[in-house]
Amino acid sequence: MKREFYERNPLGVAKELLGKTLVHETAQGTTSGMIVETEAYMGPEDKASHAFGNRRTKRTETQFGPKGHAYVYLIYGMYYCFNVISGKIPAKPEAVFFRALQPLEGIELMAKRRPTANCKLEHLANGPSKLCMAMNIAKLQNGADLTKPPFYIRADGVKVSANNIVQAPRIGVDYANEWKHKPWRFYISDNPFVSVKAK
DNA sequence: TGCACGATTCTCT
DNA sequence: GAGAATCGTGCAA
Repeated sequence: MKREFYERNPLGVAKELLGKTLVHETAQGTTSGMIVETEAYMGPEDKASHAFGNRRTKRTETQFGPKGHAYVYLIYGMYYCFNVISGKIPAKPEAVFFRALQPLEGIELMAKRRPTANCKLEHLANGPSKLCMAMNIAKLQNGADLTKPPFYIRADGVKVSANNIVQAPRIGVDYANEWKHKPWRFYISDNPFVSVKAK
């Protein structure tokens, strides 16, 4: 995907990323997966966002950088989470968070990186930190340009029609007061790789 | 300098 | 369904 794709409202970017393919070429081999679940984080006004109130620190610095780059951070001292910086120009620190992938290429390699998945395809990347482990996304990928290899997003995936997209509140942001109710999570309905389904 | 806590996952009950 | 693992970050002092 070209940079312009990301230079739009994150809600639209989050929705349109569904069905596209995330690819990571590493020395171990290439892994890829179809994006099946995303969330939008709407910058300074969004209490759930790390960039709430334009908080600009070493961690959030990449959110203030160019669109189409990766924002990777450490959570709970042991896991990573992955976002792509998005948003209209002039830029605000907004991003799209990746919650789940459907594994496509390099499934054996993913299984090796995800021993606790116990070779179950559905468990390889059905969570934000699980997909980072499966795709080998870590601190090194923070700030990487996702518009070109070796770490990038391709548009050759499945076309997802609007009536196959479910919109629901975001996960794990209870601390964000009224912002936690915003229906800014998107996923492909009836896809078995989605991490959490609305009831 | 100190300290509470997290855009989570896994194990055990 | 509860509790642990584990450490960089953010804010108070």
